[in-house]
Formats: sequence, structure tokens, C-alpha cells
Amino acid sequence: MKHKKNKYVDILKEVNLRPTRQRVVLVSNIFNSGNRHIKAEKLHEEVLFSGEKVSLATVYNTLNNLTNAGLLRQVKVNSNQNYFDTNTSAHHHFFDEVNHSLIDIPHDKIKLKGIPKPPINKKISDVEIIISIKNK
Amino acid sequence: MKHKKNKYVDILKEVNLRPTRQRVVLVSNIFNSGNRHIKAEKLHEEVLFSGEKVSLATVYNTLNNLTNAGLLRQVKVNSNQNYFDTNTSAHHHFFDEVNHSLIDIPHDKIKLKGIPKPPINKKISDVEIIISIKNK
DNA sequence: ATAGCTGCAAATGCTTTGCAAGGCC
DNA sequence: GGCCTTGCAAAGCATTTGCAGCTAT
Repeated sequence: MKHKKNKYVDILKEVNLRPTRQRVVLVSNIFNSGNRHIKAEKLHEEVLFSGEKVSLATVYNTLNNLTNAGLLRQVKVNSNQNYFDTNTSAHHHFFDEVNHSLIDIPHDKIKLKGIPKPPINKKISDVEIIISIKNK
Repeated sequence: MKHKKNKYVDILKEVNLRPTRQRVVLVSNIFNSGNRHIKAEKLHEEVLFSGEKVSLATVYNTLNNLTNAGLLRQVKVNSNQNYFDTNTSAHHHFFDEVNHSLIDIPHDKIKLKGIPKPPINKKISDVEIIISIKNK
């Protein structure tokens, strides 16, 4: 059949990214299993392991493309490595300092009060709470 | 006089770091003017500009030493560059995405409610709120 | 004297980029 | 066909490290 539906192809088309083999492979890996926190290197390994060939550069490019398209969100933990989150809605994170992993905290779990006004001519683009954790 | 008091030498001695010329230069630059947010490269420039010679590697080493000693604190914004904060007590930050600068938010300004329990065998080591801002 | 520190240059780790070859519409 | 995308290798950037020489105690 000509019009076989492919969810992942559609995702890409919707944001005007050509559904190339590589991008479809990446997108299906990224979005086929609930919310995830993604590191480029890790994603690359997974994809290679699954038998598909995609270069690391393309992984980076695609993650950036998807982020610009609003399909991913960069988490602002400082660990010299970028984390991309498939959950693009507002929420917070535990950051495990030992194994450098992220755990979601639902947005409404934490109540914030007293967020100060930003400086003149600036507007708030993001409010992020990072709760760092380590072993007891 | 033998026992000339030097505040910055004392700071170093207290944390068991030898008060070498380079470290004294750095420490005095860092702590002589209220709370600051420091980038290694910037600090290096400032010190060179003031006429003192210190290598960039030593700037990095010293910033790390001071951080381990508890005199500085690393801020966890994700900007591919480490920020060290002279204010080591709990407080939060605006992060200006345009000029990559930090602005302090006093700790008690923002009230947090509902911080979730960390996973088993983990304890919270830090709670940090980063409010990203950009131009209107 | 000697343990610790510095500075250079090289190495590292993550990420981006230039460009020729290839693939999608 | 034409434009976008890929992949490689090289470059980029912030940071760390190895090591020989120097310095504080």
C-alpha cells in the first residue's frame, strides 16, 4: 500500500524535517517509550546496537533539530553533557550526581511562591528546579 | 614587620592551601568585591590585566581547589562553561540567556513547597532554582 | 629538604562544522 | 534536478593532566 502510516515519519513531517532513514530511526528510538532523558552518545550507541547505522554527527544534528522544532527540551543541568528531555512540558528534576542521571518530578508536585520579577526588558523563559542527590 | 596580616593569605591557610603568589592573586581578586559569579577565562583575563602572571591551568586548578575547600560553589547552569559563585550559601539565580550572566536571587525570596523525597539510599545535596530570562 | 605548586603543552571530552557524496520530493 | 541531509574527519571550546622545574615551609 502506498499510504502506509508511519507515526514517526509523520512526526518529522509535521515539523518540516525530511523523514530520512536516519531521522526516522532516531525519532522512533526517542519517542517509542514514554518520557526519556537523552544523551547524544547514549542514543548513538543504542541505535548502533539495534543494527542501524547513523553517524554521531547526525545524532547531534537531529537532537538539535528536534529541539528547535519543540519536540525535545534541553535540561539545564551542568554536567558538561547535554540532556534532552522528551517531556517538553514544565516539570522538574532530580539530578543524580553519582551516575549522572535525571529523574522527573511532576510539575505540580512542587509549589513555588515568590518568583521575583525579571530585570527590565527581560522576560522569564524558563523556571527550572534541579534537586541534586547523592548517595547516603 | 614579620607578622604582616594578609587577609587573603589567611583565607588560604585556613583551608590548607599554600599561599603561593598565584593563589593569593586569585583569591584577592575573587573575594575583594562582594558576591561574584566567576568564569575561569574571565578571571584569568582580569588577573593578567592587573599585571600579574598566572597560567590558565592554575586558574582552573585554584577554582577547583577553592570549591573543594568550600569557599566557592559551582552553579549548575548549562552553558558549556562553569560558573563559580562566591556566595556559598543557599540561594537561586536568574540566568540571562543572552549575555550568559547570572543574577542572585536571595534564598528566602522564593518559597518552595512539596519537595519530594529522594529515591531510597539517596539524599538531597542541593536544591537549585534557575530562572532563565531572555530579552522581551 | 621535600612535599606541594606552577606552567606549558598535549590530551581529553563533548559538540559543531566544512564539504563532498548521497537521498528525498 | 535541486535542495536538503549525511558522514567523515577536522576543528572548536572548555577543561584537565603529565611532568619538569620551581617554591613555600
